[in-house]
Order: sequence, then C-alpha cells, then structure tokens
Amino acid sequence: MRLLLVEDTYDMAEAIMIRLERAGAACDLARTLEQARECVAVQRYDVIVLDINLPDGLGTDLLREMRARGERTPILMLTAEFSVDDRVSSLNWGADDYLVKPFDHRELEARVRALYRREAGEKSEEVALGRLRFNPGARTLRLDDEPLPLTRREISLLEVLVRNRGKVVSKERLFESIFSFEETDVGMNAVELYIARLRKKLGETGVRIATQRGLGYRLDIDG
Amino acid sequence: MRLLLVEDTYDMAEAIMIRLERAGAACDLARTLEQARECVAVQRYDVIVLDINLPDGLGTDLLREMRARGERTPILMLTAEFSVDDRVSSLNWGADDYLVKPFDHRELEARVRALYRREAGEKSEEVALGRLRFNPGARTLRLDDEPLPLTRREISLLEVLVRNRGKVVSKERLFESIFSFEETDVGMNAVELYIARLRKKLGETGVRIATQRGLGYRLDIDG
DNA sequence: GCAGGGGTGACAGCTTGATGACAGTTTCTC
DNA sequence: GAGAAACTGTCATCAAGCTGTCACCCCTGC
Repeated sequence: MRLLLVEDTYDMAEAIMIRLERAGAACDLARTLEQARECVAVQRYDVIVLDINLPDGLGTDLLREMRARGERTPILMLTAEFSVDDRVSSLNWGADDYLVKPFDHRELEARVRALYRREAGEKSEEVALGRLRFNPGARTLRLDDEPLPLTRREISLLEVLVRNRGKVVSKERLFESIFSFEETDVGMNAVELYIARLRKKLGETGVRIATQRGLGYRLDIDG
Repeated sequence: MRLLLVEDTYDMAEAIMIRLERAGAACDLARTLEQARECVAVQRYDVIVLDINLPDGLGTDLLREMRARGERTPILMLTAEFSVDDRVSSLNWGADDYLVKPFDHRELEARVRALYRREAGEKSEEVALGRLRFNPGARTLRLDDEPLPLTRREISLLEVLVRNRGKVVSKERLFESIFSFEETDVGMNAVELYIARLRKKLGETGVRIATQRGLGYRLDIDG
C-alpha cells in the first residue's frame, strides 16, 4: 500500500509513520500543503492521511482541489479537536473518513486499512487463494490452517499481487507500492528478488507468480 | 505509434522517453525548437509532446506554426508550473491537452494514448476482432479470454494494423510506426519478419494479415 | 522461366529476469 | 545491552527471451 501522510508536527508525524510502516505501508511524509501537492502530482496513492491544520493552509483545501480534479483517492482527515465545522466541511468536500486527535494508533491503522480494502471492493478481510488464506490486515498467510511466515516486504508485495490477482502488475507499480520516496535509491532488482523469495515460499501451494516479460507479474491460482 | 517528444532538460527527456518507449511508442527526441521543426518537416507523427520552455524559443511557437499550416497532429503541451497564461494561450492556439510538471508518468501515458485513440475515432480502449480482443493501452491480446502473449514489437505492429483494419498499410508506414530515427539502420526486412511472427501467433484465430504485393499489408477478420 | 518482392528458419547479440552469496541493518532474546 | 537470528538490498552471474540480419527459398506476374 502506498500512503501519503500530511502532518506538520514532528513527533506526531514520526509516531504515525513508524506505525504505518510497520504495518507494511510505503509511506511518504509531507510537512506542508505545498509538499503534499507535489507528492500528489507525482505519485498515485492508495490512501492519504491528511491533517487539517497545516502551516501554509488547511488540509481541506487539498481535499477540495483533488476532488475538483476528479481524483477519488481515499482520504482520511485528522482534526486536532472535535470541531463540528471541520467534520461537516470535510465530509461535504468528499473526505472518506475522519479521526479526532488524540487517537489510538490501532484505530488509525484499522481505518486506513478499511479505506484501502473498500477501494478494492473487497468485502471480507481474509482472501482465499486455493489452499492458502491471506489476511492483509493481520498480515498473515496460512496454508491449510498452518501459518506460513512471510517477512514485511514479502507481504507488501503479495498484497498488491493478490489485489490484482489474474491481472498483470508492472514492476514499477510493485516498486511504488513497496518502497517510499525515502527508499528511492533501492534498485528495481529488489522487486525481482522479492518475487523470487515469494515464489520459493509459495512453492507447490497452487498459487503461482507468472512473469510477463517487459510488462510485469501476474498472480495465478490453480484450479 | 510514432511520437515526437520536444524537451530540453536531459533527465526529464530521458525519463519520459523510457516510459513511452516501453509503452510501445517509436519515440523521437528533439532538444530544441529547431530540431523539432526538422523532425516535423521530415516525419509524420501520431502525437507530439511539447514542452513550452525551450532554449531557443517557446513551444507554443511551433504549435502555432503547425496549426497555421493546417497540420492537425494531436499536441500535448508540458508546462513547468501552473500558469494560466500558458494554459489559455496553448489551448487557444490549438493544443489538444496540457500537463503541468511535475506529473505522474502514468498520467502522461494515459493522455498520450487518449489523444492517439481520439485521432482514430475509437471510442473504447478495447477492440473486438472476432474471437480476439485487443487492448492497445494495456498492450494485451486475448483469444476467448485466454491471454495470447505478444512481444513489444509485435504489439506495436498489430496496433497499426488494427487501427487500419480492412485497409492496406504500406510497409514504409508500418516501419515508421515501429522504429524511431535512432533505429533507422534497421532493414525493411524487419517488418516482413514481424508480419511473419504475428501471423504465426495469430494462427487460426480468424484474423489474417493479407499481403498486397508492392502495396503493403491489410488486416482482415473472418466472418 | 525469370526477375524481384516477399516469407521464413537459423543464428548471434542484446536485454531482461532469476538467483546464490554476501554484508549491513534491524529485531529479538536473554 | 550483548549476542544471535532474521531481514534487507546489492552485486555478480546465469538463464531465458527478444531482436534483427542473413541467406535462401518461394511465390507472382510478366
């Protein structure tokens, strides 16, 4: 999941970043509205977490601009205190959810995940893949009820492939979903590496990753 | 698709070229207005991507010249920052679209493709060819829902034939749509080769490539 | 039957992807 | 906090697939 966090206070931003990254998101941070605009122009995000109070304007401005352009990226607003005004105007302008600070981090994680899931139209959290069952929220994979341990990166990769199972996903797209701008010096070879590692772990489970030369990879399920 | 990119900054040009070429376009690069004029004089393009700020003038000058000559080649303008002036004058002078830098590369790809498609008057992205379905954007071909893998060149060739299905396309025209000036040392035999390879892959799918001796090739659909 | 364009198999060079080994880093455990 | 274990990403090497040339054959229309 590629995520943009727009939040100016250092401590808050840091805390949220750490949590979301641990939860497997490739997470970019913007400290100002201006930075956020640049990020949004260059990168497509799965979810945006947007603070309302920013040094150079209101988060709702960005929200409004994006919706005016027809961008439907799920956006979760953060508001410093419970303000009926903020809430009403946010939802009016097309925010998908909002959260009042201070909040429980697990709450934020759950809501972000819900937005991400809703975007893909998945109803339940767990996805059945032949003999495998994948739970992106809990970040677990099981083979016939037996846990099959994967690392953070492997799960991030698998998550994108599962969301697009049966369809080809380009290597660039996979890269963007796994690595944030901060990790931009990572080579494209890393994607190939994790594909290889995933393949090895998936083994003969009936789930395969097919290579489409020059186009990308596709997750196929036997039977 | 034969495309001209007019862009002076090296990195930007490089990045765009790589993307568009991977997307199957035969892509010429002009670093100056002067170079661009030469290209346009010599070669017919399907789409032109034109930066406004160039070392020896404004992209809008070229736009104006071409429109004055009655050339209707789809042109997408690139502008360094959001300037209402640029936008208004570009669209006034007959630009077909514009994009503000920085942008998401997929956005550029999608817009270029939209212009190309519009030029041919295609409404939807996917084209039905008997039992085959061809999606030039995703660059996929399917036979009864089964993917039929083609290589980059094969798809580029097929794309031109499909756009002109039922009509004869000259070998020179096919050559120009597949190879850019940089690949000009490639022999005309290469077109024949790819025709042969395409024929082999198409097999008995009801889509045939007929040879019109001395004139070119024509894509026919049975039934 | 002959001239010239077109078709095609074989091949060599190149690009892209796969993978083992390794070193730096983080995380876990005691 | 020290040591161990696991995770990450780079590099080098290997394998597979794509590309375009060549050579040679086959048609087709005179």
